[in-house]
Amino acid sequence: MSLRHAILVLLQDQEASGYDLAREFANSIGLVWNATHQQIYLELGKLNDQSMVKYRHIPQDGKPDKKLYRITDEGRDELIRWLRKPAAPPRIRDAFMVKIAGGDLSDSASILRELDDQTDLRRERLNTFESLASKLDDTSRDRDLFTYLTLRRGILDQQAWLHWADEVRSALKKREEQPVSVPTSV
Amino acid sequence: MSLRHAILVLLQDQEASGYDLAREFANSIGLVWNATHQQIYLELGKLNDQSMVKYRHIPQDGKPDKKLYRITDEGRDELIRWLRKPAAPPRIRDAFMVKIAGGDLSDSASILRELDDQTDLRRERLNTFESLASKLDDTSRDRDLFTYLTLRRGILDQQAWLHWADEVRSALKKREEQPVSVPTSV
DNA sequence: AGTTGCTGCGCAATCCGTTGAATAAGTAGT
DNA sequence: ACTACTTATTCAACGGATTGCGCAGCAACT
Repeated sequence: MSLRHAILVLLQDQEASGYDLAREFANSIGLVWNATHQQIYLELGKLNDQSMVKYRHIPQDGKPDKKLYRITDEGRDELIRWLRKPAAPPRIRDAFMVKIAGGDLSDSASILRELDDQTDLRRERLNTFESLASKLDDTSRDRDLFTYLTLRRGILDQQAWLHWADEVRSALKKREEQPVSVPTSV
Repeated sequence: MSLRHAILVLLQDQEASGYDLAREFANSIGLVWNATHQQIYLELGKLNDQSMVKYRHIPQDGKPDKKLYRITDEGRDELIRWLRKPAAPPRIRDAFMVKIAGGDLSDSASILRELDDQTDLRRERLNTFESLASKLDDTSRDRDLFTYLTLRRGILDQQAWLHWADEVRSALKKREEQPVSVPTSV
């Protein structure tokens, strides 16, 4: 139950609309916590009911109106309270890894195909994170230390994944070179 | 929706009770997909209704009776069908990382405390995975290739995390040595 | 004698999250 | 002209997941 807290963290820096937040969840924070726009709007509604955030209505022409949310003192208190409690263990839901674990039932070709797709995605992400991190020069790296550390986490994560993918590729290649009769299930 | 498939993957190798599966979810597969016993029992019930699995009732004395589940042909078909479809992108729910991202509101001491706790956990996991992986010698590494690759994923993941944790520690240390006045929120 | 912990299963309430859709107006491309 | 995309919010339905509880007996520790 800490989508709310992720939102509060984002609102700490700047006033934002649900739409803005959704975009940030798709990028930066998405590395750490992901959410769809429906979820975000719902949660913003609840946070508003509990006066953790408040908004001002911005009429726009050409574009639809929007609500700019900002965090309240109650919101900041709640966030600080939450930060003090030990974090809940991460829930892991990696369907691709389940497929790897059940790899005996697949053929190498389809595994490799999906591995390559994932590799492209990860490589792209790595580039994004690296260019964001390099934009934080040494001076701003002090101010935005935690942004930097979050990015570092993402970078190391992608690198580890890509390294693993190489291992998978060479293992599958080796297996095909010496095709020892593989039992259906072991 | 692939708790069911994770269960089917596990049942592919051996007959197991809900309790057995829960233990495996707490360890090996837990690295990749986690679930509580309630969820598992519920899903086993559904899988049974759809005749993806069947069970035999084992009366025991001293211990409670149990149900030993095994996968059916329908279950294996369903699993193979699922393996062919592209996997859903992993959902990430890492509360600890949200706390890091909001680190400006915490004090270094409490961050370090939690970082150390997590480090212990990760190190322990790394040891477990490494000893499991080394048990798979070269011959069985061919048979259990996908078990091995899953373990490698876990190992690389823990290593990357531990490396990141070191970066965090030295960054926080450096910050305290030169305590530039840190604004309340940036 | 009492507590804790392990084996083993299950239900109910509630909450979290996803899927799918609707509305509405502008802009950019084919 | 038509299609597709972007900005911006919201609702409804369903299914997945968590929390809390309950039963039951044995083993082991204090």
